[in-house]
Amino acid sequence: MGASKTDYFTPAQNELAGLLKALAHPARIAIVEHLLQTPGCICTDIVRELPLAQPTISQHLRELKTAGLIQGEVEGNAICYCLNPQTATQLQQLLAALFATPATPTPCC
Amino acid sequence: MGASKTDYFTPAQNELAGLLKALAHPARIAIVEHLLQTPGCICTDIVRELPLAQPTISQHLRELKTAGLIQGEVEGNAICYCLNPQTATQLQQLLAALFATPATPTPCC
DNA sequence: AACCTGTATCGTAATATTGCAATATTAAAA
DNA sequence: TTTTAATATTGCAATATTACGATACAGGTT
Repeated sequence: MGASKTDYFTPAQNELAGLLKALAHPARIAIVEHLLQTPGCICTDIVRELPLAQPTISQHLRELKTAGLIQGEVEGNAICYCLNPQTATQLQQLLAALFATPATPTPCC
Repeated sequence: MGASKTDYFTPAQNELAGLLKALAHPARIAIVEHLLQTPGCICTDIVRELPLAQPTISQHLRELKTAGLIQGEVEGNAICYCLNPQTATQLQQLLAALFATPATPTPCC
């Protein structure tokens, strides 16, 4: 196969997995870093910074956008992308909740 | 292609991406949840709980183990898997550091 | 209008992931 | 020692991801 059986899991599990997957690529992490470090966060900047072709970066930006991690505003003929802090916070909270599950009464290791 | 160009990114970016990827699947999230909720955390339990075949779960367990998110101890002829809290904490810290990048002087959106 | 610049989309090749049946391995139990 | 239970490995099919060239599109500029 290759298709994950999303039907078999809870919406919460799929939601967290989706957010994690959206960031689970070094290029997308680099993009988010660049977005946060740069005042005017425009795609061409990133194309110059990263060793990837423009279509590839556009594709990564779309994945981040689809996941809700970033948002873009049209600014002339360029586009201003920025982090969506709400989604970033939500990801951190979901992850914290996952790991914060009550400690096992009889821990084995 | 299909191979991410890991050489082009920093070790820190690749490390975070690797940890995120290890968790970026609903089955692996479900496994971690089950591991934390169950005192005696053994693979067969998980095979019974999840709608996936045993080899598939074994494979997911290996990915989590390779990423350092879980660790396994042989317990008779069964294996006791548990979360590695250090790696879990590290993941949360790396993610917090990513999003905590100094706010842009001139935020655009 | 014609042109340039920035970005998105399409098509496609290379590679990775997911899932499972079959089989191997390991260790306890009978 | 044969059997049984638990886990791992192998091999393979289906699907997804990553990357990029070519191309389209949108908004300024001349």
